[in-house]
Amino acid sequence: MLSNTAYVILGLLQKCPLSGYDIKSHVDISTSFFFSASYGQIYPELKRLEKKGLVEGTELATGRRTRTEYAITAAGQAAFDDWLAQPSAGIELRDEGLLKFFFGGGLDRDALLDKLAKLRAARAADLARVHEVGEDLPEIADELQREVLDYGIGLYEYVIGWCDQMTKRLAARPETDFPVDPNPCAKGD
Amino acid sequence: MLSNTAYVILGLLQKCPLSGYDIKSHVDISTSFFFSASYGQIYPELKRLEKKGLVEGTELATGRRTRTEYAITAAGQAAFDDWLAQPSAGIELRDEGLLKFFFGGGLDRDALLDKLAKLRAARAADLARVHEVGEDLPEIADELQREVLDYGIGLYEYVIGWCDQMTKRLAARPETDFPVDPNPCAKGD
DNA sequence: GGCATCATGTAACATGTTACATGATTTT
DNA sequence: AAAATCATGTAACATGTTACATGATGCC
Repeated sequence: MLSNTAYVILGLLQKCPLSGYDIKSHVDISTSFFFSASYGQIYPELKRLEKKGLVEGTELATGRRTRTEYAITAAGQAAFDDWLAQPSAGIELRDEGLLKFFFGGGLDRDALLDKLAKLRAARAADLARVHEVGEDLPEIADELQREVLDYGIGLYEYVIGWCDQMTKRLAARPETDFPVDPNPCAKGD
Repeated sequence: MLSNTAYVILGLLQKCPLSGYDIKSHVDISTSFFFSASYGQIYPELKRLEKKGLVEGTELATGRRTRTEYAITAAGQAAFDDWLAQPSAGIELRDEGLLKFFFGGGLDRDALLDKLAKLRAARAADLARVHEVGEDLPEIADELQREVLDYGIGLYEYVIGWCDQMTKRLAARPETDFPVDPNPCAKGD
């Protein structure tokens, strides 16, 4: 019944109470490579969860500033445990860079090499970010979470390796030798 | 200005005119692992693109049934080429199975092993689908598209390998030996 | 004083899924 | 004759992003 965002929130609150702001920070650093969320989702979702009795907010005043910390309730924990036991949906991947490469048949070799270089650089930046998370923030990760982080590292390394391989293959061929399908609209034989 | 869905449509139409139904089939088999689209997006988007003069629809009558084939226009090709030259957005990944694993700290070893087995099976099914596309439909793929398919194959193989590794590691340990963070809410040291 | 960060939220917009409705044609 | 596939579409809903608004606190 709840959105995935709701379950991520509940999942994070299992460890300790957090504010909406905290949740966003945690999502950005620890789950961002396989799940992201924006303030526009988090704050309204916290209100909804509170209305349903799955979390409980406490207003804390630090001087004049208010900070609302949400804690998971027993009902919330039960809802989370139930979700955890359900089968998972498939993965969803959206990769605009790969899409452009996929449709890049009309580009010349140099343009393709340029695309590959940018793709590689973007993934290398992603990889660096995951590494940073793993090194600078050991406290956020329990053992499983660290394994998931390693999954992310391996994933990006694979993608970067693919980019390098493709670059080599493309660079090795003569500049204008590019295949154009002679009869793209033929149906079958 | 256009949505990614619009560009995917234009990209597919570069080769030859297609109906909305055809476009959905093509997306399902050739780009589904890094970009998907539903009828609910495709049909309205075709109408919008036609209104903008980027595609042109022709009604064909096969007996009593009508089929509208859309062809890309010069303006459409220009818009597509322009998009191709722009820098790409980052990748977006959503993986519910991984999310559950990430938050699975409270589960016992057997439950985790079960999650892993299901995760692996799902990815193996995905991999099989990509293989099928590559073998059964050689005509859809130009050279670059085949490379992208290989990227997908490698990606799923990596994920499956990770599942196997995790499974071995988990299976090797005594059943109840699981770390519970003694003081999860501590800030810093 | 100025900048970064902490902190909370909303409204408009964009995107995308699902279920439903309808019916023809082709294959088994 | 039944089942699969071809074919088109919409409406309701769910999800998610972006830009904006507001202001406190802590650090250099």
